[in-house]
Amino acid sequence: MKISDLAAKTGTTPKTLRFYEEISLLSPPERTFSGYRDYDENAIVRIQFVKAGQAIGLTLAEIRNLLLIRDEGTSPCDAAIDLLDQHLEEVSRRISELKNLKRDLSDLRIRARRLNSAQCPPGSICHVINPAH
Amino acid sequence: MKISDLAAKTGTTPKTLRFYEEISLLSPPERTFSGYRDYDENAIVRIQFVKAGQAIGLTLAEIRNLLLIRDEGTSPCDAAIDLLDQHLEEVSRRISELKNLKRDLSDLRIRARRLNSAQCPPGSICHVINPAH
DNA sequence: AAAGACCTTCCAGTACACTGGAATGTCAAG
DNA sequence: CTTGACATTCCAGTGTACTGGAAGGTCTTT
Repeated sequence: MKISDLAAKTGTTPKTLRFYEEISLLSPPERTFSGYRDYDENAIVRIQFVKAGQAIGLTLAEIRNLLLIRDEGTSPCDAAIDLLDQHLEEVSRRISELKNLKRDLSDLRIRARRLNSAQCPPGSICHVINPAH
Repeated sequence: MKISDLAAKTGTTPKTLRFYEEISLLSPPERTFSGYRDYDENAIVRIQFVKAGQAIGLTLAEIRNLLLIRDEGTSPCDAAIDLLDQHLEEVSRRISELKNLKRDLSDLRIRARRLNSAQCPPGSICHVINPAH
């Protein structure tokens, strides 16, 4: 299978596949006599795994670690569970940060309705955003 | 006021202040005879404004635009309100994305409890993350 | 044999907000 | 007069996941 066939089958691009190889997400495939990459079916599973990992917010580095464990012959499931827990915590924290931010933005937006922008003193630069002044 | 005095008064660093000047967030200050930057009180307000903007999730580019409007003599409040609205929408969207992600992560985590990692088939790389296989 | 669609490598850039470090100059205190 | 803490400029790197483009080689079809 040539690189653009693999790309088509997995919904990615040749550029991305070469990049994945460069960062050791994909092992270097066989080459044809003329030097073209020649992939087997394994590569498809591997890329689908990469995509599954990305879909749940894993970084390529984290995915690479899991693949490395698998390549060493062990199941990466325990490591994957740790990642799941880490990311759950991280995502929860991020959600509450964003909720706080949303509250702040809403408060400013509500205040802004009561302010007249023509009366904004230059010394505060913008009384909508810099309400302390 | 020398650069590290301003940095101390605003909770930032000389490096950052030079960087802000470079990207036109701060106008180039006076210089002493020996070439040192010499800031006035205005700079403090400006940096506080930058920090207020960052605190509500504005990018430095957005903040620069507001400062530019103020420097042209008009109040940037109307532009600020637009930004507030944009960011509110963006943050809301992001929160619901993250909630979906959190649900997916939780689902995988729950499934993982029922799976035996010793029984993970190499062909799926990791059945915790790649449940389709 | 020539066109066009592939393939290869390598270098560089994207966005974001800094941060580190080298080489050099200046200023106040002891 | 030397030490140490500042200051200056300039270049380069951080992390993330690609993407663009140049210069060249290969394969298939006409």
